[in-house]
Amino acid sequence: MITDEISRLIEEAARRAVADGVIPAPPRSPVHLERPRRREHGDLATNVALTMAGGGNPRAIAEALVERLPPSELVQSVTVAGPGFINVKLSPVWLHDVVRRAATPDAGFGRSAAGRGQRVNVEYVSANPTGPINVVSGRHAAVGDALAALLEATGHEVTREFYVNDGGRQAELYGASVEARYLQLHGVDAEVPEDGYHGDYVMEVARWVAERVGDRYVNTPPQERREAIRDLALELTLQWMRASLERFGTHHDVWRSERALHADGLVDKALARLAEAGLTAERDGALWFLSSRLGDDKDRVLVRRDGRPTYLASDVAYLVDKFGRGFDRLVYVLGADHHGTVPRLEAAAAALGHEGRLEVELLQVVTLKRGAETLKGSKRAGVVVELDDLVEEVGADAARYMFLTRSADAPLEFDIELAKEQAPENPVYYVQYAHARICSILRRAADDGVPPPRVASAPLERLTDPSEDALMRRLASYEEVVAAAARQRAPHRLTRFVEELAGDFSAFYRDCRVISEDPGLTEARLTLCVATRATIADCLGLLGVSAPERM
RNA sequence: GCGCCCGUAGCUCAGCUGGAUAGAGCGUCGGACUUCUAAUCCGAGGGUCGGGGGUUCGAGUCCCUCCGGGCGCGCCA
Repeated sequence: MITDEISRLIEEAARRAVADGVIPAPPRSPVHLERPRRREHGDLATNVALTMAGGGNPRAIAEALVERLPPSELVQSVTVAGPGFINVKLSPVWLHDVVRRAATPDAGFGRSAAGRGQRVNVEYVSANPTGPINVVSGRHAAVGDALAALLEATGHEVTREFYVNDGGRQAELYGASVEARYLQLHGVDAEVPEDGYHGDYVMEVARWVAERVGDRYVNTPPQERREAIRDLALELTLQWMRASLERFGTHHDVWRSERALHADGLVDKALARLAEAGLTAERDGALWFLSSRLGDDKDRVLVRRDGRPTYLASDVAYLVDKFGRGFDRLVYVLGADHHGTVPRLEAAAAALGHEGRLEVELLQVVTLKRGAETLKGSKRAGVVVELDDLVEEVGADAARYMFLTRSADAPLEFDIELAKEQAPENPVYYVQYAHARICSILRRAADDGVPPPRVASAPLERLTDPSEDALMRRLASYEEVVAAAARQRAPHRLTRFVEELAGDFSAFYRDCRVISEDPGLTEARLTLCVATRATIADCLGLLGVSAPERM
């Protein structure tokens, strides 16, 4: 990446300056570069001289560095500005090379190797299998997919994982709720538990169960009936969830069941590992995890007084499972309402000898607006907006894109009515339109018998219009944007980038006619079109949004 | 009460380890279709970055404090 190369040049200059006794010590490596807001400040700028100044004169240091900068064909000019910024203007040769790479399929444009050799598990959605996937999970799916894609784009080997909470109290309550509806269907007086599931879909599940098993369980012992119906209910619900996620474009590689963790003996193994580490204690008849010794604010129960393990016990077992599968890093995408559980998860990872290898990305709530009405997704309350409904109303592309426009820290306000109208305020259409428009130009060129551009040799030096320059420079920033978005776990950077790219393309389209009587200029502009199309498509691909060729 | 997150244009939000004159979209107002897609484009207006103090050559960004909002603080998940 260009920033890395310029950093190295400046570091070399600093080494020389140290050798010459001009500065006492080199700056922190790598030297940080940023893209100045203002065009006249060059392509890249660094404030190293200011950070190194101490009591000294930052401008003098900057000048000393610039004087010692090794020559490079990437750099056109370097200046010292303001209080001591070093501004770098990159050479056209470099810029044209970027455009050619962007226009070349399989050139790896936008890919980097920061994560090479790293195996990462990204767990996301992991909604309780007690009802249809709702809109909140939709945000998790969109963000999880994008994070996974970003990690892959930066060289990580990624496994996408879904944790099925089929072993806890909620699964039991759900089973009991379906059981009650099942009995009602057969004329038996039964009631859905007060704290059970009251949504209409529960009856639908019960009907499906009844179709499968008839009245076989009406007169069986309650224990047997409940377990059988619970298992069937979970089976159908998981099918629904899987189907909804697939429709949304989300595919998990691994669906791991909580009950399977127990069955595989991993819970016992986890408890043993914690005990070996001297981090468990019996107190009041329960078994505790002494997590407060590892940064949690209090200890936590692992096994209740009645002998049933807690949810945390499963969580620890799952950590044993995941680390046992060889992951270097575990990423959890969780709702912000789970932030209280983060310290205990981190404590558990540390207790298992994997301190610092677990990372939690917290997503703030989704607030749904349907017209004037504001509602929140809650499965238990029965007021739910299902992901399927949203996808049907606004489309998977628009829904995904909306979910990815905000940082994780920001609550997301999703106005269904507005999105449903497919009004132009939805930026996904803007971006997709730019892509379709480029495709249209390329089709037109082919129809007119214009030869396809020879990307490697097209005379890009002919691209001198300011909007051509701006578009090329935007393309050139893509690799840094992807790397930064991955590093910061911030997919919303991609939506911002691609909107800006689409905007730059529109300006180019406005100012420059692509297909003209000038074969060289036409070839250069077609190359720029190809590069832009490929980059929009690649970026949308990372976001899980389609790039249509016609609209 | 304690902990985490948030407070930036009328609205929804960006602002990368502190950098140079705080941005985008929408909305509002005014313009542009004999031209490769007008699902578009151009222009205008709009801000004490919640308040106050501090650190720094430099603060929307870091620290303290106050105000306002969200979430969490179970042998629930």
